[in-house]
Amino acid sequence: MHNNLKKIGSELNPNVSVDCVIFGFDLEKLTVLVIDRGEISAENGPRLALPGNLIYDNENLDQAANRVLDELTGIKDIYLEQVGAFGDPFRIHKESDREWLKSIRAQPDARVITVAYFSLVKIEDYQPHPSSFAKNAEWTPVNELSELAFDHFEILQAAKEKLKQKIKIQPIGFNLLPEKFTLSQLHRLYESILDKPLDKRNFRRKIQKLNILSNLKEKQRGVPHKPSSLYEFNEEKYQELTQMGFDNFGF
Amino acid sequence: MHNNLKKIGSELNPNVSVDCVIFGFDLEKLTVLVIDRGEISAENGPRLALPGNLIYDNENLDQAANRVLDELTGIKDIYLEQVGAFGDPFRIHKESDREWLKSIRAQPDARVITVAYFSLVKIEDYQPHPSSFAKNAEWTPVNELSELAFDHFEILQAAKEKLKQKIKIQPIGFNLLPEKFTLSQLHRLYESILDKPLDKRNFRRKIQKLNILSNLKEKQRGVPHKPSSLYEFNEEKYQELTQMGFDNFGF
DNA sequence: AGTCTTTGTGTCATTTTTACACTATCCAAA
DNA sequence: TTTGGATAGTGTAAAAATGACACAAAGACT
Repeated sequence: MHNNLKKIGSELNPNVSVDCVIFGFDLEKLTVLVIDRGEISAENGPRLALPGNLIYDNENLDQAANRVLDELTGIKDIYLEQVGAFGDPFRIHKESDREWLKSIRAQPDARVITVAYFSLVKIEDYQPHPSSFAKNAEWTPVNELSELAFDHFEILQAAKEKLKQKIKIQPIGFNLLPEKFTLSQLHRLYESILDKPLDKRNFRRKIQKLNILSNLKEKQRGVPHKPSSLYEFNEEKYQELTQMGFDNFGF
Repeated sequence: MHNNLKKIGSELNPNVSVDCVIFGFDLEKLTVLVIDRGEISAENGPRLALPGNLIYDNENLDQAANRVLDELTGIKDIYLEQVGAFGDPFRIHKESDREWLKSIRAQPDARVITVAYFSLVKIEDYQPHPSSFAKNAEWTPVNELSELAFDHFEILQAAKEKLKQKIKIQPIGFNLLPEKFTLSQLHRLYESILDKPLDKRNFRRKIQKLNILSNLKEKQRGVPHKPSSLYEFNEEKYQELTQMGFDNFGF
């Protein structure tokens, strides 16, 4: 039997961690916050990794994900959704990962299950500072990543897919845009997430018919071309829609 | 620090378990395999629970789910898909649950994370026998369940939702039907999963247009009404479809 | 005044969806 | 052998959604 059993308390649980795929949108493409583990941990294996940490025994999984997010970016109350659990028995076992593991207080030999979340952040709400707690975090375009440490690349793929499916069903994309945005920005966002071109006029028609945007009587300023009018997401109108059983945006 | 750390081995991991929502279809409604924990464990809290168990440190999550399924039903190579991870810190803590927990070798005070899976089983492939290993397992119509032990009811809801979304994207329903089935059976299956009525003629037209069914030149026998012709799912034709980027059944 | 860049808009042909009702076939019971 | 009961199987027309496609308008900059 197990005499090494942990009691419930506020200690870190050495067997379960949370990793976050934090998506942003730079108005051109979808980006992810990745952290640079530095040279020490990267003698073999990629330097870049998703932010994550072990969970405490007195918090639930959602709380743990929120905490990781808060610790890294200082933002609270962010759109967050679970992607799933990952964990092959021997995945964290390379000698070269030991230093890194110590830094997040994990035990190199432990068998760790990771619960992955994705979150949607307005990129303006977090600009990494060299002097901040997470001095080595950086927004990186999703499509420029081809590898990540541990199984984080696999997690990223799963998160992208989940986001893609989810946005067909709920208008969560607004979490990635400023409060006031243009239809073109929304258009580019959907193209980035769905990873395919969408006809401009058909996209605008479809979105407008849903009637979940408020057209602010306000225009872009300072752009070197015809200014676009600005819109706002209208939560109330969206609630009306869902209460009528609507759950398909038809993308 | 943690001196109670487990080394990787073939021991049970006291912190992570797997629960399975095993769906079946009795040709009328969607059912789930639930087990009766008996009176001992049910002094307070529902007797019925989902099958599950702790994972071993030398198996991955999918393997653990397959093992739980095999241990309960003896069936292997079944459709299986992860629903997600669940786990509030203090959820397993009632005195009355202790006996039950011991029976699956969990530690009553441990903080357990559960990874939930759902699986699809041809109901004919598993008929619970009173004498079998899982003598208290039973197919129960999904809609007749209003509570389950622990957080299993929440897990069941999540699994139903996941199944509902998934079947709009992939024709996984065939895993719930006999090899040879009628269009009416398929129709009732979709209505059960989507939990809404579907027009008969429109359903048949939609399915037939997909061209992923083979019409066997064979009819039902022994039914007290006009016999239906039998169909088979055609994997090859479905593969052709997906390779053309098809991923929306339009339900 | 002219150029550059992005916005914003309409139509038409095709496809998809929805709503809807009656005949055909088999079994069983009279 | 006739009849009743039950489910299978089928078509159409109207409405809605989709997909393809091109050009004028607005402002910034030179």
